[in-house]
Amino acid sequence: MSRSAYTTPPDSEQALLERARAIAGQRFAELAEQLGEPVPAEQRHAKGWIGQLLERALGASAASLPEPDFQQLGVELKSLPLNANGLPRESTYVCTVPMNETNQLRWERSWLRLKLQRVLWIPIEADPRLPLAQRCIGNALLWSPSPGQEAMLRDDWEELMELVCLGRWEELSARHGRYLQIRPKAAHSRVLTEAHDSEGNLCRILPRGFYLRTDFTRQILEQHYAG
DNA sequence: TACTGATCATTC
DNA sequence: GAATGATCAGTA
Repeated sequence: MSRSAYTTPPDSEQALLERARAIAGQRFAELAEQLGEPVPAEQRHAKGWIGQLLERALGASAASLPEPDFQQLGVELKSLPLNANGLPRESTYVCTVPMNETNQLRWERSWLRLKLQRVLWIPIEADPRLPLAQRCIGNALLWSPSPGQEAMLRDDWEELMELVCLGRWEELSARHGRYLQIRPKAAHSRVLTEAHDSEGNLCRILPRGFYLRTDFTRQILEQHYAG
């Protein structure tokens, strides 16, 4: 069955899962052709290509907005690149680290928690030895954090946000956090955003983002495909 | 070889 | 410039 991109978002989780099931097992050459797009020769110059292709293929609505990808459903779409052993190959970007947001002080209202309330994970074959066009799309899984997973994320988030709120930028590195980490999130290392330092003075620092470590996303896969 | 810090494309 | 989508690549 061949078709083009959806122009309307799915109206239920069930409909979204059916769309995801329809592209599972396809290679990128096939999906890209259906959507009338060339497959980039080099992923180095097309880092977000897979995510954006999947958004179009499934009818996501909020590209490049600070909203869930499927606004009506409150579902976030995440591709999950897997190495040759079927394990996550990269950490997963979640959202930016708030620099001046006073409504971000509590876990319950945090962007991170909101983003991860409901996620459609799409595993992607990402063995670097395979050309991009030949890599396969996996079976999607719709996930919400278990109480245990939410507690793990909350512990890390609170530890990290303490450093953020105290303006201790020099101490903050990707080494903090068991499952969640903070890393640069910018076009390049000269990009600066406004923040406050540990003495409360305005300063300019590299923008940061929250990332899920592969240990965490591996657990999601194990939990789902165990049974 | 895994991990951290740096980087790339696109849209608004 | 800042948000989205991420992966690259040097080095520990």
